[in-house]
Amino acid sequence: MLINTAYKALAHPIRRDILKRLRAGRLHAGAFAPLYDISKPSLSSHFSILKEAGLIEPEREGNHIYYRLNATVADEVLSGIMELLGTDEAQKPSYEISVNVGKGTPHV
Amino acid sequence: MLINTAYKALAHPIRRDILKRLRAGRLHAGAFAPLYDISKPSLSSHFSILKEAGLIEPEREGNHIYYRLNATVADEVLSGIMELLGTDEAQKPSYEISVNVGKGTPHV
DNA sequence: ACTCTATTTAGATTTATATCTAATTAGATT
DNA sequence: AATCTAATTAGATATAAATCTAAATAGAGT
Repeated sequence: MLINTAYKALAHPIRRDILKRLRAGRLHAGAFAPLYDISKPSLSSHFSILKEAGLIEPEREGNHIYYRLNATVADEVLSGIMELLGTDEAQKPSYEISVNVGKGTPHV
Repeated sequence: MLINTAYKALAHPIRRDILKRLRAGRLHAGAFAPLYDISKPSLSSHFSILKEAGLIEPEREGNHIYYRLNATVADEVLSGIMELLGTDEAQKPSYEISVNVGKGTPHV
């Protein structure tokens, strides 16, 4: 039931925000504390849920614990969701107008 | 907070299965009943949650209620998730090969 | 070894989800 | 208009999720 765990992990706005921020690079747990209006144990619980889903991974360094996004798992989940929701439209690039060509994080 | 509603709607395996089946075309509510081991009111509640998220829409016909996938909303949710989880890899559909030109819901 | 900081774990509580049975609504059929 | 079928709404209950404060762990610095 790992896949279900991942979907459930996405069901909370704080956890989604954490993932979003981690896309830019790893951050230590404490760095998130000032961002949300919840206690540290609650935040820790969110990390734990994301960890369990395999979406993030901890790296201890001194007495900080850094979290990084697990891109492999993130991609797997994304693929699953595309399979779920993707219409044919969405699966292929649109062709109308024509901007936004190119690589590199086109639209964050 | 509609977007959060959509994520929460995806957090249950039965609701994901419903969406998946509706991708192939509309189905009436009763058609789902034999598929899952829950009561009809429970199933109805799942429809209701998907409806509230805007992911499906009912169409009454006789005394059947057909549900169809709302492709527009599904695409929006999908885009949001791509923004959230997509690595650069996953996010652009191969600029090498072709394009991804286009406007159309660039990425909410 | 003591202490400080960062983070998690324990345990309790509140709030939200999922589920059920029973009752209701809406339309179709007789 | 009585009744049948399809689906929902009401109301109750069980399970799970989110949150808090307090206590514990892990490593660093003194």
